[in-house]
Amino acid sequence: MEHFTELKATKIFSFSSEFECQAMMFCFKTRFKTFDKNQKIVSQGEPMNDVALILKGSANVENIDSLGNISIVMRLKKGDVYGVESAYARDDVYKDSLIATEKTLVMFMDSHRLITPCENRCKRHDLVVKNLMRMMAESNIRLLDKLTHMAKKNIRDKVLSYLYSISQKQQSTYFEIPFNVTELANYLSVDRSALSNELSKLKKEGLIDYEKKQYHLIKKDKYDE
Amino acid sequence: MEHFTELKATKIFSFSSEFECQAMMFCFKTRFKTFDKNQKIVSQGEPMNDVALILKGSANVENIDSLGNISIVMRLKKGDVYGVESAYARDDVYKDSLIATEKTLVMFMDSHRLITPCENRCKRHDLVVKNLMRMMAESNIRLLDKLTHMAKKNIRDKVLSYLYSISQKQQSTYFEIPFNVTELANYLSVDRSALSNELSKLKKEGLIDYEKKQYHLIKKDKYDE
DNA sequence: CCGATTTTGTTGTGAAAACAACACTTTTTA
DNA sequence: TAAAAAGTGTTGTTTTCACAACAAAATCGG
Repeated sequence: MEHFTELKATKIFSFSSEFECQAMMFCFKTRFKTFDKNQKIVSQGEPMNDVALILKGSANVENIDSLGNISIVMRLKKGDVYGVESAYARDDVYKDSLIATEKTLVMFMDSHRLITPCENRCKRHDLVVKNLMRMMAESNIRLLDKLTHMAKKNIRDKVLSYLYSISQKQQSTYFEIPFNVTELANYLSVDRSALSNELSKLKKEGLIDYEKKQYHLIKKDKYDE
Repeated sequence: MEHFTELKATKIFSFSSEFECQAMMFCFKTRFKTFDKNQKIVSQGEPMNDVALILKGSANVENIDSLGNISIVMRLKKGDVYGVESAYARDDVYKDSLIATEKTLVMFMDSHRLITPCENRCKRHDLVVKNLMRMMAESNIRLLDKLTHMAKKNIRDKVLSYLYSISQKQQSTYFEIPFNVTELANYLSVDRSALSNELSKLKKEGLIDYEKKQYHLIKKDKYDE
């Protein structure tokens, strides 16, 4: 079966045998597609019919407002899904664009089929729903986390709060972040040059060290617990 | 049965008969409690054992960071729940405090019982899970919505984005918001006096009108679609 | 109903961030 | 592998915001 290895590696389908996967793929009317870096996987404002599951690579969830400001909502990695909450809320269009940040393999699933109790009763559909639930819970937590960074009143606290949370997640003061400086600025909704400036200062002051996407939190200061 | 009317009015239990409710209440080890205005319903950092369901009244989800800054994460109304995503993520402590904003009746449900498939197989447990799922999807969307407001680079755009989204939701340019100015400032993470000032300007310029919590969007300008 | 507390609008000041411009470096790609 | 494109660090200028202070208005609680 096509891409079974990747599918098996995701949280959603981890439990499934190849046979079960095949049944569900039929049930969810899945399609596969590979995208190059910077290609649009889904487009903000277009009719929403599918939920996207990242099988290989990664992608940014990006939102552009009416003034053209780009905001990176979050970064999706292998195994993450986009569009589940919209499917449940019965949105008719995509609220964001999904942009591949490298060569990325995506599986699309019919959103209606996914959230509707299966008449065929493909055996593990319930379990899929349960896994989706856990993923939605995690997404919720990620968003709450992001909100705590964005709630800080200056760039320094925003970025330190962000770095601190990554450090905690990775259980180390040495860690890699998924963004370059420009992207991080969009993620935190601050000016790129101002962020670059602040990072320089933090480095000069010996609070952090970094090189490309590799960071080291030296003094955690007030963010200690 | 105690509080059946209120329970029946919530999304989670809307389908249930009094008998079924009673069975589930046993299953979820529910407890009821009434809180006065400004009383803490759950406390940030304390052990998390229960999911809270608002049956009457309303409450703020508030987060205090290590520097003492208060941030209002969201406002919960009748029928809303707090803690589902934490329950699924198996958090051991509450990440926020829940503060009653008026006299509020809360039902607590054992979080472990809630997310664990029921051995007793109380008939509608699956349906409850499905409803929780929809609520989590909605919560997700609310958070995404809030992020778009917070992503704006100045107060004016933040508050206009917020007001515009409420207006859309209520399908009218006349609407009521759940926050007073001080609370709205905490919700949007901006200085209260700066927000008050900006609102005054917007009123002077004829873009909006307001009185207490009643607002009127006059010109939607660039936020039009 | 009245005194106490909280909320609000306003103003001024200093700090911080957005914006713009530019040279330099890194990465992409043809 | 060289040219083009994208990302980065730095600086100066302008705008915006946080902060502090205070009087007035509204709300609360006994």
